[in-house]
Amino acid sequence: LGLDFYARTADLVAKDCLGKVLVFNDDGVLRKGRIVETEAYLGVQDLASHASKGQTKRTQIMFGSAGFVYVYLIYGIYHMFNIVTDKKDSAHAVLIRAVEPLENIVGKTDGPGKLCKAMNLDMKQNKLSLLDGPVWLEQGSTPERIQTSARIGIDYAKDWKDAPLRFFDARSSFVSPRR
DNA sequence: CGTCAGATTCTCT
DNA sequence: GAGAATCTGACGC
Repeated sequence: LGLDFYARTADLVAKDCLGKVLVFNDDGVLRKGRIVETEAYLGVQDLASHASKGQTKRTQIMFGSAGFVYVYLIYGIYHMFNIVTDKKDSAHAVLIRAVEPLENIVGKTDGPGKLCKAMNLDMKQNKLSLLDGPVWLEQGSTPERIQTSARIGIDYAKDWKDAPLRFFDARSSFVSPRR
């Protein structure tokens, strides 16, 4: 997909990511998964976003151009794969939370930490461009039924914790178990 | 340099 | 439903 797809606010991109195919050329091995669950993070105003604490070494990639990858490690164990969207400095991002395995997937993919492990995604992909790197999105199939909910695991986000910024295909059996 | 908490997951009970 | 695993960035001293 081209720059136009990513250069919009994260809520729009997150919704449109459903059904798209995430591809990772892992040293010659093409790993593919169809995206069935995402979350949008709306920049510095969004108390659930890392960007709300301002620009730091870790979050600086989010303040850059759309179409770049933001990966971070959480709890010392799990990697979270995000896509930077919207215009420069808006710090919008989309978290990929679950995919349906298509090719060369090892293990389960029904959670943000699990899908990174199954697709072998980690900090090496941080700050890469989806427009010319080894990771990109392809056109996929239309999601059957798009449903919205509050985001997972961000109870600390005060006024933002109930915002309906999680999107998933309600017909997919690969969405994360949490509701 | 020490502390602390985290956009999670697994393993029990 | 609770607790542990395990490490990095952010922040305070």
